[in-house]
Amino acid sequence: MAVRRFSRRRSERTPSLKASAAGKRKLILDAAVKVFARKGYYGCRVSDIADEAKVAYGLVYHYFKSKEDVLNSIFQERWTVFIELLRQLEKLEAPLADKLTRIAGALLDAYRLNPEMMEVVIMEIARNAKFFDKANIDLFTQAMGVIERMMAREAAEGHLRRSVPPRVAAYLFFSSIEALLTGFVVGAFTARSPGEQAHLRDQVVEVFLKGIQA
Amino acid sequence: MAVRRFSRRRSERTPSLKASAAGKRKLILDAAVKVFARKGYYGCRVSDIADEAKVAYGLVYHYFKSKEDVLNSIFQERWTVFIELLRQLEKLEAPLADKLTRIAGALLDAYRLNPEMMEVVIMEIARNAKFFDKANIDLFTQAMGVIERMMAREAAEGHLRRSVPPRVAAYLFFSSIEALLTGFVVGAFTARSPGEQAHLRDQVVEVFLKGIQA
Amino acid sequence: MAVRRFSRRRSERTPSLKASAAGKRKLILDAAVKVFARKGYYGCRVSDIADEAKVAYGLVYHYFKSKEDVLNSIFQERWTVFIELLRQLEKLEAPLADKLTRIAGALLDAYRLNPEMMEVVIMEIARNAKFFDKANIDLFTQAMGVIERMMAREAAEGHLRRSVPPRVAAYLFFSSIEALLTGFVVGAFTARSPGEQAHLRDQVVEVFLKGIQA
Amino acid sequence: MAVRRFSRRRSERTPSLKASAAGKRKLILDAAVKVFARKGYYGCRVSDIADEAKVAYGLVYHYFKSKEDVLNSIFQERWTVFIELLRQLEKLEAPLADKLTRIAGALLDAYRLNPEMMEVVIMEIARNAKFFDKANIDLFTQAMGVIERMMAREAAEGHLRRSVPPRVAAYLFFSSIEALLTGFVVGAFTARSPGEQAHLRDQVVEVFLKGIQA
DNA sequence: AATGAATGAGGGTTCATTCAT
DNA sequence: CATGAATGAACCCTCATTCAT
Repeated sequence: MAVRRFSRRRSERTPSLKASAAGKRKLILDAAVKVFARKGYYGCRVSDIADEAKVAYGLVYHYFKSKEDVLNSIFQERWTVFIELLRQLEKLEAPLADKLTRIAGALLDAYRLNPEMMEVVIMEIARNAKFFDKANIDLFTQAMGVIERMMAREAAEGHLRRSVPPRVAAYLFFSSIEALLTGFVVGAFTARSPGEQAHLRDQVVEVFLKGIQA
Repeated sequence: MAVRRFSRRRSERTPSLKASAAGKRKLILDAAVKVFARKGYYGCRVSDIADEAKVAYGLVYHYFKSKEDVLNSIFQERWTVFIELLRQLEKLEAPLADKLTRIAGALLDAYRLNPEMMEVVIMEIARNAKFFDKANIDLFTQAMGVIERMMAREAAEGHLRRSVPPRVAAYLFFSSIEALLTGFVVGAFTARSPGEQAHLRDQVVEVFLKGIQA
Repeated sequence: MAVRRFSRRRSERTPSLKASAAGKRKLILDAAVKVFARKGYYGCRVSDIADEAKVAYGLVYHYFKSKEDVLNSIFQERWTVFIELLRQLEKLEAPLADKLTRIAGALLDAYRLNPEMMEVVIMEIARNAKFFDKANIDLFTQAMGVIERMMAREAAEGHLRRSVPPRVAAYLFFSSIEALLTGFVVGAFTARSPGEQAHLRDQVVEVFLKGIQA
Repeated sequence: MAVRRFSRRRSERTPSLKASAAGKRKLILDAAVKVFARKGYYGCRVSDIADEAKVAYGLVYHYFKSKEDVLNSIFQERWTVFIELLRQLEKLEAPLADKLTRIAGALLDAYRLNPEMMEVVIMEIARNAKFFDKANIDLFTQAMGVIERMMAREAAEGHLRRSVPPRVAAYLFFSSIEALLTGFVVGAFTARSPGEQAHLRDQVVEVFLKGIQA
């Protein structure tokens, strides 16, 4: 119904269910994610994004300042969501194990649902950081900061080995999950079913926790 | 033929007094490392490399087929050295802890001596794997394979928790070290003195081992 | 038909209370004058004009066929007015000195009231003549023609030196005034008060007349 | 002979007498003059310049920073030459009439030899001044300054009417010549033979001098 | 009449690579 | 070996214009 209201005033150019109006922006972002994942940021042309989104070339520049702005927008919107999740988990009264399991689960779920997105958003930022907008590094640092506070709290309760600073713990945890994603990407291991994936998730969290616990 | 051409690269083309032949090639590679690290592979021009090496940019094309060939040469030479190290450690009769400590130590030393090199060589490969020469991925996979065999051997001796497959363990270990490097790069932590660095190295190895041990 | 369409531009399309119809058109033209003067014809975008006029840029295309049409409209409306003035002066029974003084005065007055307009309308035409609509050159030529006839009449009465053809005289006179405007634009001289301006005007006319008189 | 020395080392791509090495820069500038005059600065593409010069597209960017830089280079090199001429005339012990005749003659000669050049260099600067590099306005102002000093000297000797400030006189003189050029360009008058041209030159100088003399 | 989203050709610029010397 | 002039394809971005509402 909603669709009809939007799409039927006059004839549609293509009868596909294209999002109208403001939806175009999202259409472009989604297309960009696919294209960046497929060919890399530098390996694709802006026209690839437009083609994938089935919009005119120029429209990309209607919504974004530049190709880089498209990438930054993806980064920032995704990381903002992720940081929001972290902040909610931080508030929770629950064992660290549960929180970390949920963080890992969220990232792996996201990967299962949209692997390209995660390749672009997780695997590029930590490393290309230096070459991108400072805002991106800030978001990464913020996220690590929240995880660090979770670790610090656990440490304060005496559950962490004293030799492991919370910040190091945070980086190690995040990199563990990255390791899984890297493994998926290079085909070192797979997890087709949600069950397998949950298993892998639990392994990683367990290894990490055993590693840092007092 | 191909082999011959390859071996020429390493030996001198002319046994003249000058170190210029092989010397210039190394000059260019070293310059490339710096420039790639500073501006990224895509962010720099071939002439930037030549400028840094203080040679004419036409010369880059005497020693390398293309800009990408420069990058691949760096990757391959470094990873070949690293894999050689891994293979020697693999043969050693020593506790896993020692071996891993030496691996981590070697990588962190290399980072201290030439941070740009490691940023380029370690941090680019996992991520950009997909877009690079298959040969690079092979090297990465080989290296992981050696570490995996170390883990498998330890598992065979019953020292590893059964829930952690050797391959996952290998990736987790490598990613731990990467986490440190990432931390250095984004400035989350520093280790100016060799002492601090050794400390960090031991923490990471300890956390990892505690995490995976039975 | 064409005539009708043209005349509509001047009269109101709808005789409603609003001055919006014709008003908006003038709004856009005035804005265009400012913007052309500020950034040049090629240096501005249609949206700059619309922004200056505070209308949506689609509206520019209601009133004008194209960006060039906006420029041509300005040219033509202004030059038509100027030619009209020249024709009225031509009919007058008065000494050439008076006529030229009034021409120069009119142009300098116009400059004082709307310098941007004159920069666009006077200073662009001679130069860019070649690249513009032929209609614009025709107007320029017409205007020069009227002045030339004034000169010819004076010559016929024996007041002009014989060595100076009326057409050359016309061009020299017009260029004298242009010289003043150029001087204003580059800041070589100023004439803030109407008095100073009238003085400058008289100097120029005097120099010109002394130059051509028999 | 000189040609042979340069052009015959290996086979030429085209057997035309193309200037080699540093001559390419001049080749491009000369082509740019033609193209700018023919289609206007904004009306031509950089590739038009390259085509006209019969060089590869990219070579333009080997010698010039940008399209605008090409234009500025033309302006500056020509105006520098013109200013040099003015400075030499300034030093001369000769009646003003002679000096002005030589200035006008030089400009008209230049126009006859290379009309496109003069259209670009003389007719664009005075007006587009505002939109171009400040350096261009400076050159224009410098040139006017030299002429102004010539006028001032004449005034000091009591030969100029007191009502005409030297600076105004300088602008009027320059604009007189511009008027001739404009007339040529719009086809209002022609001067095919050097004789006709000299005649026109003398008329203009005479009119100007009679106009300003005491 | 008025809006501004959508279109897409056009063109400036970059830069990897080749080549003549 | 070494140089850097020369080449030209590739690609980002701009912006005049159209169109649906």
